[in-house]
Amino acid sequence: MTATIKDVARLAEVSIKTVSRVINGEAHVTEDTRARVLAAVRSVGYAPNISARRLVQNKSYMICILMYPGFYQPASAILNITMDISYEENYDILIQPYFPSHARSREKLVSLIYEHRIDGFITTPPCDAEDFVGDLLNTYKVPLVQINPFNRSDQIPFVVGDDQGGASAMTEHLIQLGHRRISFLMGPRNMRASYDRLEGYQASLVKCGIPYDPNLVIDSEFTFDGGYTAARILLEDPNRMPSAIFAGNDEAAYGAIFASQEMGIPVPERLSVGGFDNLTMSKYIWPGLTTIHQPAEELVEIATRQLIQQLKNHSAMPTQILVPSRLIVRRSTGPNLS
Amino acid sequence: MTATIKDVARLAEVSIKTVSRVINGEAHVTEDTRARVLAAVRSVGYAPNISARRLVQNKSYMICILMYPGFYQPASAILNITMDISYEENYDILIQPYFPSHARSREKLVSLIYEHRIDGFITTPPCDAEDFVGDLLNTYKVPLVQINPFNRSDQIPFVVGDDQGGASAMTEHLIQLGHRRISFLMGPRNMRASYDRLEGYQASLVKCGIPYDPNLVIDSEFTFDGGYTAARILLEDPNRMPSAIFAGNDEAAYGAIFASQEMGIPVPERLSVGGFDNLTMSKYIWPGLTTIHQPAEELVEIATRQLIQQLKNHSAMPTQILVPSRLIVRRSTGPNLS
DNA sequence: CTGTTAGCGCCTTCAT
DNA sequence: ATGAAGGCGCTAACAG
Repeated sequence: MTATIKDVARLAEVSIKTVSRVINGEAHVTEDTRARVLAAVRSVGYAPNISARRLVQNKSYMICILMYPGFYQPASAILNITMDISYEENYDILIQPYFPSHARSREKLVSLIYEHRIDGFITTPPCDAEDFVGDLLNTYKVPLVQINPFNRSDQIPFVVGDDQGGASAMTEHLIQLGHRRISFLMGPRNMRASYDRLEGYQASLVKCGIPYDPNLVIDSEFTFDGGYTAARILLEDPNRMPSAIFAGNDEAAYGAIFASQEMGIPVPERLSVGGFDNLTMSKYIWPGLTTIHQPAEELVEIATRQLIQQLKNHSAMPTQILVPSRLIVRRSTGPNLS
Repeated sequence: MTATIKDVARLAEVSIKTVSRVINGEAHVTEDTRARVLAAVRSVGYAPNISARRLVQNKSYMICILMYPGFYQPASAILNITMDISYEENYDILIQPYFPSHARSREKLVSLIYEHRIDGFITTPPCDAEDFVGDLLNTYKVPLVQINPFNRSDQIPFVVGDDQGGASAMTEHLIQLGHRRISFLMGPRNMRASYDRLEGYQASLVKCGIPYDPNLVIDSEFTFDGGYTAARILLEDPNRMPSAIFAGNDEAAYGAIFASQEMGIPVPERLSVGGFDNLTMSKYIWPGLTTIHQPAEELVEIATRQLIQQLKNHSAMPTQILVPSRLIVRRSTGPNLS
């Protein structure tokens, strides 16, 4: 059997309360007894039983990140960050897949909340797109931090990337390379990033005096298949043929590049392709994807630390944080030679 | 305040034990009282407090998968599987990044065990390569299921893919395409797959009567950079120039393809490249990677269900499961035209 | 078939 | 500065 607080108390010849005080770093313990207790702790290999602590404090010391598994997520980078945080803060971090409107996802979420398994949540798009999550957490007064939420609220802390600024930077990069017929692949309607990136694209066109051509904007998804299909549609139609494609995100860009290669259209010689997100693969895929660095790990890290702060300090005000993005130029974009 | 078992008992006019029985699906309750209890449960929105259950049963209902974050893991597919299992079995699944020999990783693992946070573990390579994990779990009698362990043991249940068979299949595929100078990129020394795949490669050469040329086998890593560097070394040296590269895994294959493209050597016209693992990206990367399907999700699923079985039924014998692999032909391999 | 009692390991409150 | 008693919500063991 593993040692309990009683064993330590007996060995150190103090009461269990004193041991508790030492373990939790409370005041009112002489250096002498503290040392004796710590020695006893080491000697029996004591560690507090988390379940007992959880029960008596009515906390789980566990937080949950809801993540949509449909994307080719930078999950391993996120895991790295969460490991560090969970180590430092002594919270366990559960990464929970969540599909909006999916019955099983909802039931799982409900059970996590009902059974007091989770102290606080972080949502990532598009998990916040349905009101279900927010309403549920609000009803049960479970703290929430949103990453790139669809709707921003004063009441809920959030961490967001600069989608509009990033999209502008990409569009201007392409314009500077001499491109005029720049296609934009619109993302899904349940993610704010889709709209913000479109706005950044449009704003840059206006700024540079290039007329907006709705034929060049095409509805797509933030997936390989979405980008592939959209690119084929554009590239097969002589009337729509662009000299550059700004895909809504990196995954769609991979699809666009694949389609282009498949059709014998070399990238970047005859078609420039830009992405958004700077996923790990983007520097590995030939010829290297020009993209906007929008570090998911960083957003997750900030949100997680923010949430833990809030859990520790109930009075914390909702914080709203904007993380800047930046252009990463690789070889998938080049001068317009047409 | 949320409802407790007492509230339900009061409302249903039974004892708390009866409520407990109903909740846990035990026998010896009349249909009548069961219905009354269930009605009360619904009426007050009761769900058992997990922490209390954990404390009294001295179980955490949580299992942990140790995963090395250095690879470009198919993490999202794994998350999908674990969601389903955790939903069905009512276990939470914690995916914990783990670097062998890394102090922080070890401390985190120790604290998970000491504090009774985890009922059982699953290891993935190369987390099992150091004895630390196995020894620790053995000392504390924490159940373990290994995925592709470095050393297989009768005492420890494991789930493994068919590395040798897969490597043979790939090698024979290349030989059938007319390749004779087939280079093999060896994986890291702390993973058994590296050796097994090498053996499969060698066995097929022997079988087809092709002499083994040590110059064509090169030490590498299971990473993009490893494959990139190895490919450059091979392709820059006229004496070593192969007509096909069998990379140790898909990530290394991505690197080899990138290097080849960079040097103006078209794939598959002048160089065939084969991988191993069939990661999601492998069908998205141009020209589509020929590889061995070795479904990580499936291994994880089997191992996880196995572990939960073991936790539920202490007498379960260690199980040893071999999952077959199969060749996936895409466009990165083609006939030897040299 | 149902209920009573005890206790899991810890923290909180209130004494001392 | 330290300790004693009580209870968090639940289940196990035993009665009835």
